[in-house]
Amino acid sequence: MRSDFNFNYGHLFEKELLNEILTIGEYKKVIEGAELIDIGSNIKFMPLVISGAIKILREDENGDELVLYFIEQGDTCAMTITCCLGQSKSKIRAVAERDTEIIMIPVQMIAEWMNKYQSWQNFILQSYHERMQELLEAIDTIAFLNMDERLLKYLKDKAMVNRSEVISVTHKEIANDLHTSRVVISRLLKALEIKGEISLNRNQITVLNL
Amino acid sequence: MRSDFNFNYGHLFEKELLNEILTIGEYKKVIEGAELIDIGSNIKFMPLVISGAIKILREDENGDELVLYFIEQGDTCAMTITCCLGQSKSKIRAVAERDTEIIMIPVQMIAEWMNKYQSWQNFILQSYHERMQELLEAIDTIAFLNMDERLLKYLKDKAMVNRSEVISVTHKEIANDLHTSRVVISRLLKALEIKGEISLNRNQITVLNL
DNA sequence: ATTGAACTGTAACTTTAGTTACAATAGTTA
DNA sequence: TAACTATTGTAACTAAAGTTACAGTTCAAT
Repeated sequence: MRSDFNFNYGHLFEKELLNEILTIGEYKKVIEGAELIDIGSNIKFMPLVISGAIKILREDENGDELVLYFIEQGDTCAMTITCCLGQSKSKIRAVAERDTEIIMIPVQMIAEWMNKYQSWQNFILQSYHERMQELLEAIDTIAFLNMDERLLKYLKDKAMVNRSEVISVTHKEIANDLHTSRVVISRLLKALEIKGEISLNRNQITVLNL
Repeated sequence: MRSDFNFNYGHLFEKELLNEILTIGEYKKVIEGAELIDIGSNIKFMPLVISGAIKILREDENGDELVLYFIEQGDTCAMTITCCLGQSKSKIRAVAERDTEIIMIPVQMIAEWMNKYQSWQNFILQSYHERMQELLEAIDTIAFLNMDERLLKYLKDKAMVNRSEVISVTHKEIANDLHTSRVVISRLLKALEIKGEISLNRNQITVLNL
């Protein structure tokens, strides 16, 4: 894990900071499908992803969900800071997209290291930038694309973060992620198959034109 | 203007920083409807709003638009930093919602003051938080609400930032802001009028239940 | 006063998405 | 093996939103 960590973050941070992270940060292994952070409760850690991928979802008061984006190794979830600073209304969920290794940084370290390490300050700001970009892209997707286009984009994104053109997922799960109904997804998937974009099997979709 | 500035930012920043801002920052008056920042080009300033309000829109490659949120005095647009760091695809537009006074901070100062003034660092981080929240709220709105609900929310938001329950706007303008067609807006406005939520006049809408 | 442009209202229709209902199939468990 | 559950396919219908077309109204400019 130490080598994976250095591979992803070694070039970003100075030695002393790397050591602090490894000393203070808590290493954690999360299995696929596990809820990484229950953001309704009070978050006390910010995760640094060292391997795997995490799916970030928006959830409204009625329990309706919507996938916002995926994060991968080398990323962190700047939203954990944002979203968990005492707001109630609607929230974010983070679910391990596949088996994932992370280092949990206590939130109080975020501010402390900002003043101590220039590289950390850059990293946090950079994270904000990237997350903001992701959110804007999510807005583009839901505002400007039809459901069939959103579906194909979702499948391609999912194939990317899972490093495989074969995706293990049910129509129901996709419907939840895109905040629509299973019947709609089945219909559009069939259309995509006919168009030659994907091939369908039980619990499995293959993306043909990645 | 100095007193307005102190009113909005005086409690946030220490004296030396306030002086730096007033010395280095460039005061600017923007009239209603003016494009504040043409974010396609290279942004070199971050605006601090000292009076008025600014409408922030997303614009995709086809020129389709969508209002994201409004910012008011005491706010800044953290997105100017994010969105203008050399990306092309789709972009942000900022339009003065009404006559507005701002102070333009050169972007290189942002990083410099981050290291020099703790209060500035807090302010920038806080701005990111708030903008992120606004983006999430925008996502909630377009993902989870129907057009009639979005319309009513838009009208109420607009009434708020303009400090008046009477809004001067045409159906066409609303349609552009919500990325739909004029006919749809006229139809839904009429329905809202019948429901007693608003009253309609040429170029003017009054929100009855603010 | 007349012209013309912008704005609004509304009907009729199409498209996209959401809903209900049910059948067929695959896989799992008693 | 039988029963059961999860998954998928599809038809038929409804609802929401987008489109086209056109008429009436307001307002400003000539």
